[in-house]
Amino acid sequence: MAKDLEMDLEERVNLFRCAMGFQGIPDSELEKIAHEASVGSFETGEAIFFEEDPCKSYCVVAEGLVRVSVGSSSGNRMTYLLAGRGEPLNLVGPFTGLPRLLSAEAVSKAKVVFVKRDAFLSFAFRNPQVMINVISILGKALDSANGRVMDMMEKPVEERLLKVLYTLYRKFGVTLCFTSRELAELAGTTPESVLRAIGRLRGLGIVSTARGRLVIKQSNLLAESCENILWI
Amino acid sequence: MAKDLEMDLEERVNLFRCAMGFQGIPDSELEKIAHEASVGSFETGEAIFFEEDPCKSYCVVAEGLVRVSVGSSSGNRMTYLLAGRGEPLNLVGPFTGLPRLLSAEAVSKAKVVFVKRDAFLSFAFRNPQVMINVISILGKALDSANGRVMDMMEKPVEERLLKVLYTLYRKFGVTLCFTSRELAELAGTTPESVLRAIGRLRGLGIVSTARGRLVIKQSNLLAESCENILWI
DNA sequence: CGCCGCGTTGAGGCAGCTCAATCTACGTGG
DNA sequence: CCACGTAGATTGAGCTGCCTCAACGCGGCG
Repeated sequence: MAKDLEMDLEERVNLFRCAMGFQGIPDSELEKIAHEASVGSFETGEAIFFEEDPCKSYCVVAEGLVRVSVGSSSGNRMTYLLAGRGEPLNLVGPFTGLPRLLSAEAVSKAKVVFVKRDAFLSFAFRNPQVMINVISILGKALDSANGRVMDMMEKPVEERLLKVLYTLYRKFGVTLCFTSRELAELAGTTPESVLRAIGRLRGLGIVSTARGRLVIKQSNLLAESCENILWI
Repeated sequence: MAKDLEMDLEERVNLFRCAMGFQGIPDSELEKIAHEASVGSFETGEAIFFEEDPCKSYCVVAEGLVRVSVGSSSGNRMTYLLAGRGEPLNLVGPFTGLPRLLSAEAVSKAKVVFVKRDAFLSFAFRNPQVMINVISILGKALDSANGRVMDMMEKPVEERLLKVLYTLYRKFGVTLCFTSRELAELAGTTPESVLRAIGRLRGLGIVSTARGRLVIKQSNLLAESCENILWI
């Protein structure tokens, strides 16, 4: 990570203003916390934190895209969150200080804003609405995770992939820059199975593909096959 | 549900004192919230709340056992939580008021204590430590749910069942009163597959079974095969 | 230019789901 | 007290989705 000195106070306040979980907090408080924040720059593929790291800071993405994932002992990974501007990387850690089974890495060149744990905690105690917001976000994440377990049980790979594609479409638009491995880590399957399913979708004219890129041609067909979307 | 008038204030305070998420709250505050609480009695199998119900109250189990589960459109169910005395049924709902995809029913004769949402909310704002505790619990639940997704991906049924049995053993002791269907809803599989796996474990002398009951004979063998337990 | 990672497709194998038959424990009502 | 119905336990047989391994082409990057 490189220290980034370019982002001034004004920009940091702007970031916090639109940050997920900071709705309803007065500007004066946002300025206080922006004062305490520092900024880091990360290259594509660079790690932001590892599993088992004790949590020392609250982190929000300011620029770029960051993948937060759960790893297993056998080397498998599952993508838990794709965080863009304004999205926090770790909502629980700052409150407990304990490590989680999560790791984060930059998917593209990214800037991340850090607030030290004790500064964040006293900010949260001054503004309890933040904690309500965090609880509400965790609730959605929990529902999404439970939904994924259900889907693993009863939905075939192709349906899970459709849900992933629809979710990504809602977040990023029609052009999705992900490899089959990345999609597999989102859908809970293998890259080969993803490729086969995408092959069928391509045959039906629903998507078109190029190396490392996928374009949604008929988003309405995706929407029909998904009752609910993921929280990614 | 039958109104239960037997539980006096003193008992309710005792319940809150040992309730999960209420650590570190002064007795004076516990008494205030105990004042606002009401109690309901439920028969085995009776529903406590349904999916899609908007959340109107915070609920803690006082007696018996309550199953909280996620349902799917195709009729499948997954058990999310088995709540005993002192365990809350819905941590997010009281804060958001929104329905979740969860339903709760009594597994055995049960008593549940309810605190109306606005009373609980003002209690939480007076005692922010409660919100910290809730966030910490949600973090564990989220890690457990993510772990379950990973397990569905890479662990065979038998290993998932071992983890379920070990978790239940840690919570309830060596004698477990669950049917194969209930175990299947915990392990994310079918009753038949559970029975086949249990048959193997019985052959190895690890468990013994009777109708609706299972006894752990060699808990040490269970422990060895599980690196982490579930949050149920 | 050579290497590496990705995309693509084929073949093979197996875990576990589904369906089905049977047996047993238990509760209920006559 | 017994007949009966229901729900769980048990086991077998069959099928299939998808994971695994493998081969090959291609594009990008050092």
